Amino acid sequence: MYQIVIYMFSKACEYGIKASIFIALSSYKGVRVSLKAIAKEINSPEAFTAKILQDLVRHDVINSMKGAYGGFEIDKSLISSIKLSDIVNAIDGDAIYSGCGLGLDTCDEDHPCPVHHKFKSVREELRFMLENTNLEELALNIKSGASFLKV
Amino acid sequence: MYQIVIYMFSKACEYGIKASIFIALSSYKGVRVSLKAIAKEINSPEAFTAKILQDLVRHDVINSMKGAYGGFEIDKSLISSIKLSDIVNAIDGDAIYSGCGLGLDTCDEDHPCPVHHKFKSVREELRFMLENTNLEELALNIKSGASFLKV
DNA sequence: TTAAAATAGGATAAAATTATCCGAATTAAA
DNA sequence: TTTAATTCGGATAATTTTATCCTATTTTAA
Repeated sequence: MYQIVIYMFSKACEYGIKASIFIALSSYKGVRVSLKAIAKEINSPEAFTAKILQDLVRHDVINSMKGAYGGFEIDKSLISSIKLSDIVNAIDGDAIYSGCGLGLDTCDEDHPCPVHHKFKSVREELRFMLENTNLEELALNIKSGASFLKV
Repeated sequence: MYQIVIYMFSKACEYGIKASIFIALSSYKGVRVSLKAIAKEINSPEAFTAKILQDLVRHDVINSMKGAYGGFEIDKSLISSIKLSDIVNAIDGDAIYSGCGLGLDTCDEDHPCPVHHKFKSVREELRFMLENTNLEELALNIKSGASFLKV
């Protein structure tokens, strides 16, 4: 017995997405949030979350400010242009959509693995979703109570 | 930098699917295949593959025969009724479709995580695919040269 | 009956991912 | 200028997944 099969994201990505949403929400209100507040809100381990936030900062998805009254924020005007795929890319690199379902090095239309075509629509649906979902809508759904960051 | 994000399956599942296809192919020809032959064909580590095959045997997806001239096989008449989801279930357990995209314990229609609805179609497409793809078609595509088990 | 060929299964190791700790650097307020 | 609050970043630990090793057991053929 191993793990859950289709966990779309790594833990790192899960935390990164949730953190980004929370930072966006707070940025709308014009307040920076500390690592501590983020980890508490999204129920994630603080130090590990710090690493992920550093990744997001390096990739210009979010901004950070050191020192007292520091924390993380996102330029309000950019929130709607940050896509789920930007976050995922920043954390897990850009090999996102390239992987073969069965781990073959060479797997494409001309030399497909047994599930290549079967997975095609799933893969495309996923890609479309990641590239067409932005932080703003995710944040607004939290704000309106349509979705939740934690139990 | 962590791993590839959307790897649909664990390594264990990848090996399990590929092995099952190869065993099916061989079973059509009426010959049992040894662990060694399987691992060589699908380019997987032998001992690890053995563990996975044991799982598949325990879950009645494949049959094994100990001793000289032993090996693995699948009842010819059952090949078309073995679904991708059966293999995946045997190896990774039955928590397959339940997992929340963001790892929330509680995530459903009434209490959705931020990406719950976004993922809905992807998840459903995936489930449908796994439950409607059988070993026979995968094996036949290998046989006809329409797809490949290795590079 | 013996020998050789296989799978079964337990123990252990390696690698990757997730998580923690701690000191350095930075920043703002007092 | 000092202090407190923070992020940054390196080192390390824990956990999970993947991989290996070795012995026991089973089976067939000679």
